Amino acid sequence: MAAGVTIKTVAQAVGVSPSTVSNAYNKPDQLSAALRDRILAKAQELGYAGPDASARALRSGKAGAVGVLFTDKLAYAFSDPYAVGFLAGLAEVAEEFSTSLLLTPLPSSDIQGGANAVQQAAIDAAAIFCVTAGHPALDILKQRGIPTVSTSRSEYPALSWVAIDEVEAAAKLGAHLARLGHRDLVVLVDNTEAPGERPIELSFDEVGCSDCELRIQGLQKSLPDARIRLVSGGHNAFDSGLRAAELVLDSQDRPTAIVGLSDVQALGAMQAMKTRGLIPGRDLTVVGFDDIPAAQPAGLTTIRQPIKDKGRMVGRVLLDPAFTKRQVLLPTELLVRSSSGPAPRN
Amino acid sequence: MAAGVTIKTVAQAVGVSPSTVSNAYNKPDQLSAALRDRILAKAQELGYAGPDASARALRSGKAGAVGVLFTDKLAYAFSDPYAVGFLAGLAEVAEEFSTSLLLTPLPSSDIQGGANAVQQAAIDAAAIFCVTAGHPALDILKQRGIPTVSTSRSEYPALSWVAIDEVEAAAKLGAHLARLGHRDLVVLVDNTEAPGERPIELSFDEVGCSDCELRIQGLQKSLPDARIRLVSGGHNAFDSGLRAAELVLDSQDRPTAIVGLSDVQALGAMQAMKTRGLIPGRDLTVVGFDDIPAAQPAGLTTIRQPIKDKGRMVGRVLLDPAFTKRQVLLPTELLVRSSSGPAPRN
DNA sequence: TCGTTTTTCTAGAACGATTTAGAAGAACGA
DNA sequence: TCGTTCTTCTAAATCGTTCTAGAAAAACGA
Repeated sequence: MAAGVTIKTVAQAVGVSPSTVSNAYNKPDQLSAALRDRILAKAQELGYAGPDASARALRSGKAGAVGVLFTDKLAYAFSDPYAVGFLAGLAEVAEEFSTSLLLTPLPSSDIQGGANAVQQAAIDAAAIFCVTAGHPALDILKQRGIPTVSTSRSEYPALSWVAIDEVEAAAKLGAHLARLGHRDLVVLVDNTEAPGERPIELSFDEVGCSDCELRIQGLQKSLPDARIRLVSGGHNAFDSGLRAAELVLDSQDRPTAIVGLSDVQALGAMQAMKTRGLIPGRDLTVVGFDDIPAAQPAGLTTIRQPIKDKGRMVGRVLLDPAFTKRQVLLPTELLVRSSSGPAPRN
Repeated sequence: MAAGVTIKTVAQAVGVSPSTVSNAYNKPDQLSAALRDRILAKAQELGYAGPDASARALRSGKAGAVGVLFTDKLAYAFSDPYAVGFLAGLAEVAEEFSTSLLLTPLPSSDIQGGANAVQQAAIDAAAIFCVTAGHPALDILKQRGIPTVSTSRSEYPALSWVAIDEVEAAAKLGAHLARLGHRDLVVLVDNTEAPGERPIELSFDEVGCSDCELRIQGLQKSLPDARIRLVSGGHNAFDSGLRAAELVLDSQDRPTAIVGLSDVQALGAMQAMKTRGLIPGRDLTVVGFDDIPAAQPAGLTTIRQPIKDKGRMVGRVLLDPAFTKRQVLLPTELLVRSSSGPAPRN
């Protein structure tokens, strides 16, 4: 708690120059071991807690942190195991570089506030996790000259990104459904705009997130003659999927397949079927996207994308000392499980 | 991308002093609107991105971030909806104070590394989420004079904390089981030490986390004549609970009730029962702890603690300008659902 | 022994802002 | 008209480091 103890105080107490104390902490081979021990002992005695983080950051130009920019409230961001997996991968690499992660939520209700947060953030680099294109925070990062990597290819084509081919991936899923004879789908879309107490049906141009748009395009491409409806139960979460599926299942006009644009939503849909005594893959087909850990035990057919690797790769690209623009496309894979089956003949 | 543009550059270009430029950003009412506009326009023109975060932090003594210290890898930390809920609450308050969250994992394998990370972190305050007592990072925080709040009462009794009465809460759960006639329990414990490919049985003094110890004490207190065994499937996660429960269910010596020390583990146990055709509450009782969102739809009997409020309260205590030691005890509540039922008579 | 290299340490200038105290001029009340 | 109060702006100090260049002393090679 000894306040006001700086590198200078210690230097004076030991009788050396501030630079030497600094070296004692940062470049141990620049001074004799004996002196170093003496300095460290004195520092301990005076209650000096080591070089101040902000001062060091200012002088050395390294903040020792990378920012992670999220759309909307943190709560929703983390409710998806996909986000957690990504973050885990990123954190792994960050740890290697002894760098921390600065979470910076960009509330959609307060654009200016989000921009300010980014402005004030002491970071060396930034990962854009799920930010709508054109957010002013992006301009600020650019102005500040902060290396930035997005997890989405479409939103910021000019930026560095680590992403998947959303259209191709969704097309694989669509082709699978096509082979099974499905021609009538409902797609569960997450929709930040509608707080979504009640699920709503969307038109194509009401879909907010451009990755979602791409996935829908992929489905359309591989199912050109199908009827595709879009329904949203709100934020990307289990409950939204549940609610949206309830609406669909209880309507007069059931599709033969439900496509969750994320696994959590698809799992919610499976839950809705379960409580209605419907068996996924037999009575109705449900498929998802991402292959989160819970997908396999649930028997959910889905598109696997290497989530953790995505995080790791973003970390590598960001923390690579020789940062340059890089664009990495990761592979995806269709995983067929029990939740998808042939469309009923009628 | 215009590098090297500082407040000074802008000041010179406009023909005012650096202080005025600073005021243009921070204290708009300290200068005429006309001049302010002129400064901001020139800044834009020169590609000045606004006051540098590190410099501002140094001079003003405010980093604009609170640290969140986690034991172990981030991945495990986030795999529990309990952690996510806490973080969401904390983030909500942080947002109010336009403060970011700096995630600082403290790898158990690299104590020194964790300590360094805390040393280097530019933070105004710190929340200790789940850190074993005596970690050197704590001493560093103390030395740096950084306000610190723990989410556990037991680990750092001298610190500020926002917590629940673990013993009392667990005793409520135990009393419920006692009323139902259970006298033979298995407790699922998370155990960071054992990487836990295979579940293992633990003795009481092998339990690492002191909150777990308290919960076990609470159970013992309310079930003085019961047999209580401890089993761990590894880290605190669904899969660990699943694996540990599999071991228990497939053994010759089944208990009448399984207590998950967290809901995720209890849900894993329910999954293990399901695949064996056993019905929770009828064939075997399963109870949990925390009341995460998934507990209710699963019908899991559990102890509710106000997770999000915990996060919010920690945030309030930390970001309150007049920080003093404060110790807040939050209420808990027993929620009886379908997963608990009477012990079979034999 | 003498020049050269290596080791060990230091002085002083950044880093990029904010803050305090105060100056110059405009507006005000009587 | 004169003293007083605002308003608007500035000079200079300061925050706590790290870095560059170089000095002094020690070790080295021949």
